[in-house]
Amino acid sequence: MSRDAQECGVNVVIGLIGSKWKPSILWRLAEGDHRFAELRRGVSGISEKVLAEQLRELERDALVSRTAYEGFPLRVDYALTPLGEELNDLLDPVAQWGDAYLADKALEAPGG
Amino acid sequence: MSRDAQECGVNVVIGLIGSKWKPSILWRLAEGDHRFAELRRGVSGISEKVLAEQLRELERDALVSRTAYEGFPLRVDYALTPLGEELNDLLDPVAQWGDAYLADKALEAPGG
DNA sequence: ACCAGTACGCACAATCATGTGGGTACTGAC
DNA sequence: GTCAGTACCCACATGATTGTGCGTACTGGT
Repeated sequence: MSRDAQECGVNVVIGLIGSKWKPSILWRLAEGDHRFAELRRGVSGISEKVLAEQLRELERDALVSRTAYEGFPLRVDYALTPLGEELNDLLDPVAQWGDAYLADKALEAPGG
Repeated sequence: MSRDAQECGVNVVIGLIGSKWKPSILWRLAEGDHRFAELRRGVSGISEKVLAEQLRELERDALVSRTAYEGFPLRVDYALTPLGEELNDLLDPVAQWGDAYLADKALEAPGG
């Protein structure tokens, strides 16, 4: 069981962010959107239910932190934790590779 | 549509390897297992159907190459393409981070 | 009172990913 | 002929992930 492929860290990271919306949410957070509604608008066609769920999972996984202000019109701030920032940082080259991969594919299959 | 979070490369990569078995298959391939049966034994409790499917998807995505030998007892070789090697390489630090993350969690929740 | 906005939750449905249990075509050992 | 092994595919079932629609508690504007 020592270092079976199943145990490789990539699986861990995929378990953390390998969902349809999490990478997007993480990027948004990194770019400055912090309120629930901002995220909702920024991310896409994500529904409130799913956004709330993903946020909660991210929180449980210590990738983002939630701060609720007792203030007036309900206000909650989400932010990347140091861990989340680390991961986001780490994923940067991966994102670039993915981008390049896509560009490469576009050349091969110019069906548009 | 320019650089929406949805378009970020991480999503591309997750689309490529964000499944239960692909990271493991990729690792196996990188470590020297190349035959179908080797992969089957090396990866885990993966079923032949799923392994064949994943391999086919990996092939379609140009991450692995398939070579069938007309020879005797059916023989097929799978190998990482340069693209696949690149990705594998790129994922190495991610795997390390995932590993560290896991270790960290183990400290926080010593429930075993 | 009524409309709008914020940050969610809950029930239910559809979709996608995986798993199970078969089967195929071929060859070698016994 | 029968068992074993290689490299798969197919039909079906389950389970996890996502989506849809509706509801809540609270406040501001008119």
